[in-house]
Amino acid sequence: MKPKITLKAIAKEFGVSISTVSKSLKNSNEISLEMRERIQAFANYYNYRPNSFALKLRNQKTLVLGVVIPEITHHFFSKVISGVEQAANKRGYNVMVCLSNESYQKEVMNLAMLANGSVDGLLVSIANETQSKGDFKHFQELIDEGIPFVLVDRVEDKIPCDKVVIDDVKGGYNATKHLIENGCKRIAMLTTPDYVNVAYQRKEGYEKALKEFDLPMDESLIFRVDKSKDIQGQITSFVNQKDYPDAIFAVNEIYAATALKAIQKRGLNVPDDIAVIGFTDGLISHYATPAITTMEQHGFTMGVEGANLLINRLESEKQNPFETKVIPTTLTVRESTNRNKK
Amino acid sequence: MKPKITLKAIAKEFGVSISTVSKSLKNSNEISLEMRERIQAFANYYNYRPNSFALKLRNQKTLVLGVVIPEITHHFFSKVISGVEQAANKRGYNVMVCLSNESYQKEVMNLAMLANGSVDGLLVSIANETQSKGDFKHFQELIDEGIPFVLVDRVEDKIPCDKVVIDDVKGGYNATKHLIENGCKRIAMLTTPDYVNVAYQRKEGYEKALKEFDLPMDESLIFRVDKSKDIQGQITSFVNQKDYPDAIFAVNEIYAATALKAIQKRGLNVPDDIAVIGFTDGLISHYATPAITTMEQHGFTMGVEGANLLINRLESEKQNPFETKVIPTTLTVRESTNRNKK
DNA sequence: TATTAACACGAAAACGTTTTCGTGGGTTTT
DNA sequence: AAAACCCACGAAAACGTTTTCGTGTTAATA
Repeated sequence: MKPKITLKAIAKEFGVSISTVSKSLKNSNEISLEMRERIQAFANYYNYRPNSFALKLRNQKTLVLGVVIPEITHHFFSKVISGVEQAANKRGYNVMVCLSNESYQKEVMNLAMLANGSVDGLLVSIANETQSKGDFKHFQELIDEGIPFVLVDRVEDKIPCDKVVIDDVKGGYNATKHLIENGCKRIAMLTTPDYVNVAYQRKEGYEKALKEFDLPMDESLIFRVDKSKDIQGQITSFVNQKDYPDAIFAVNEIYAATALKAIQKRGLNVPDDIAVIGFTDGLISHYATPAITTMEQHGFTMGVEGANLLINRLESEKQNPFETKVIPTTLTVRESTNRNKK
Repeated sequence: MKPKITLKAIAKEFGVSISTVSKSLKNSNEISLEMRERIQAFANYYNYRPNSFALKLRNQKTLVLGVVIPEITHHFFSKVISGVEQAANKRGYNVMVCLSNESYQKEVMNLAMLANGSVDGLLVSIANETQSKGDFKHFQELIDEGIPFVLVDRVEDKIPCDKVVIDDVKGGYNATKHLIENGCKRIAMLTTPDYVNVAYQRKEGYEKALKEFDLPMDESLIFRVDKSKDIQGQITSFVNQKDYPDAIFAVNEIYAATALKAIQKRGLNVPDDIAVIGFTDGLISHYATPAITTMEQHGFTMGVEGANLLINRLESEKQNPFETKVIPTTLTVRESTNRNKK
């Protein structure tokens, strides 16, 4: 095992000073060509790499981006990371990932940890628990310490920073409109509690579409899933109600797929009895039978845009005003809404 | 914005030396109680946190684990990361994620990058391209530099290090056996080229089961998907062959789900005409219709075990012999193999 | 020949810690 | 009153870089 070699060691080897070695390796013409070549050859042979912490300490830059997301096993978030990683690499940065597991506590700890100089800036998607608590002082700390960050997808209006969001209102509107245009009249919505702001906004879009097409707004058709309880059970009993809807707009892929299964179990047909549409960036919808129509979220793009927003800020000397990038959702029509139109 | 405060700044404020401040903050009784309390209060007020790079430079430890995986958007790998992250956090480590995107080049660069002192050790799952090239000298570099690492799932026998694998032979055997016990006689295997060693081993298990139950081994029933071409097309034409098999054992979830769709499109019934079983740690199988029976891979557990193996080595002064942890697969029976037995 | 310029290199500071080893003044022991 | 000891703190080295600013030697110029 070759021990890690340092400038000091090389200097000793050649009987020169550390400065000379450093300059030689940077090919500075302050050093004679001969010496440069000898030192470079030696360094190369011993596979010299500057110690990254010494560099970071000196440069006061880490070239690392921190990412704090609720859960990596959600396909959407893994897409986001993937995008962040690609964009970051392209610009010479690396990525450090921390998971909050939707916990306020862990989010606070992660931010504090990463803010201690470990990263130059971070990308955060807020945990559910944090949103429901409405407590964002850990972000204020970041601001106080002057660490730039970008909120991605799960954002909060009150926090002044760059943001990347999808147009959830429009997405909800388009999803609902698509169902209406396929002949649905009693459209149910399968959602999460309102404090999750993306869900709230999708509902706004839903309501907007209903209004536009003169359909009544029926609160009993809105079902809010309680994540802490048996999700499948709740959705099943919602689907099994006597006076069932003719369409279900689910706020995520799991709810859509779960509803689909419940509908089939009841013996009803999708899409003819009940059409189903989901909101997602995942694969389940594609492989379900029938395949589920979705509003695509483009997590990868969000990651890319977020990373670029962050790096731009890091590398700009000016204090630019905060931006909010809106990534459009796109409709992918599959079998679950493909009714025989009359 | 509070500027970041350092020991030096505090020292200046109190007119004492840096040493005194450092010791006060560590509550060393070398310093008078009064001074300690004053300094601690001040540091606390200004939210002092030691610069992590100064610490890392001094301690020659980063408390960071590097993870290099082929793709984060595969549910299995995101589970692995999730496990690594949990175990690492529990023991005071953080996680840095890099993606190889199955590319040899990127894997080499990631390893080199992380090895430059950025991390204490790493967990790697080898890229497909690397496996097919059979070129592992970048791992030798890690060994030469004395950086501990653990191979997870996609391992290579020739590399001496700790490993976490599933028993793919046994998994393949059990999957096949399950099909046989459900009355299947002509069992096809949907796999990847043999250089992916997990696939190779699953095939070994498959063959072992066939032999044990006196079923003939028919090479024409083994279809190797070429990832670089149209996957769906290849699988569809395999399924559409005239003399179709009565079961398909797919080496991953996507192939299983794709086969399922192709079978249904052909108008055949799953499981009665063709039973389907997959190898996975994903959700697609659960939400497919019919739900697909799988051999579960337990990525989370693999991540946890990998991280612990690595940290144990990092924190042990002895040079322990390398370990290989084998994580058992478990069979989850769903509808796709649930035939009416005779 | 005296001045200047070019060359090739070294010393030292700086980044922010921790820790070992002083050291000066006061207090206790003989 | 001399010797020993404590207390409370400081100086400095060490981790590994980069970079600015010398400085001594040689070569070119006036």
